[in-house]
Amino acid sequence: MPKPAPEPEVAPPRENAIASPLAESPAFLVRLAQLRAFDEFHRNFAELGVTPAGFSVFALIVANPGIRPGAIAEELRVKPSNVAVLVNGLVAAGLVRREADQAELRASLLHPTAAGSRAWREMDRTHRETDAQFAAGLTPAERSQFVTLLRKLLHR
Amino acid sequence: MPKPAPEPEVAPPRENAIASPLAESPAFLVRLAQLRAFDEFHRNFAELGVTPAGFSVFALIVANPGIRPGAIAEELRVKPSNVAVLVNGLVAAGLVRREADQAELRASLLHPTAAGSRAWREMDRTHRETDAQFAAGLTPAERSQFVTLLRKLLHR
DNA sequence: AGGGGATTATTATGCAGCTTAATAATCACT
DNA sequence: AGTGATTATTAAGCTGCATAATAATCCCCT
Repeated sequence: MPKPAPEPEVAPPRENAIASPLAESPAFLVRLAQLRAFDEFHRNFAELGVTPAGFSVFALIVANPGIRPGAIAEELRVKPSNVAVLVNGLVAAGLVRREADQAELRASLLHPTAAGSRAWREMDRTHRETDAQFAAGLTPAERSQFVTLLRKLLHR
Repeated sequence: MPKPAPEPEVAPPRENAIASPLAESPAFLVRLAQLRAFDEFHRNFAELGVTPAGFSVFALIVANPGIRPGAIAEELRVKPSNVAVLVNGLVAAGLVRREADQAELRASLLHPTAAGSRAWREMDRTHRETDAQFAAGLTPAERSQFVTLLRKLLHR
């Protein structure tokens, strides 16, 4: 029996392995990563009946009671019209209430309800778990580095 | 008058800045990054009439002439049914042709047409530009680090 | 005052991308 | 030959998102 075929040094597609021309593309890899993130999210939040977008809106309201829809839209890079329907969902679920702003009658101020604050604790815990699963392949140091790079990339 | 309220040590939002409870969440940041990636993509590829998904399928076909739809679906984490319609688009655009596999009559082998190979050069160039814009906030070293971390994270 | 244009929010409508289910053809195995 | 699994495509439906339309309020300027 001849000695086993030596593995090539670089880009070593096996017999019938396929070349991945996008494997070095940051944008493409980010897309793949996000698919996985949503997978993890749905697996963990299936019970809680919240979508990723709804969760992020809720998180902002809990962290900033009295925040206005426009601010949420800006922060999350979604359109104000979307925020409205997401808030509708949270209100229907009894997690959030709209309050009138006396000094700005156009605006509505968003607050978590008591039930919302209670539900948040569970969601926050679940979210931390989800993040941990998502970044499970990275050491803590790498994870922190990863976050730093993402933030730098995002801030223009 | 008592001494002024001390600013909290961490998460020091300015007067009316809003707290971003998700700013440390890898999954959330990845989502934001992907939104920006699609933005860049659409800005650059608007002329070429290709979607991100269509582009990634085309890239795989060019790099692996004769590849089968099922392999593409697996590689890109999309459903086979999606691959079929994306390939339909590429065929309609004259970039790709389907060929019968003699040894496996169920399968179809995908090849770029001559026009497809020509068009690819332009697309590849544009894609490199897009990636560069996307990662413009990072130094080359950081960018390479970023890609490494993404790949590690994705390979479980 | 009060009228015109800008701001804020919500609702309504439409569409692209994706999923699941249904259909068709072929293969592998007994 | 026949049955169940594989491969691909088509069809139908849903979700999330964007744009446009509507409504109410605010700002400012004459």
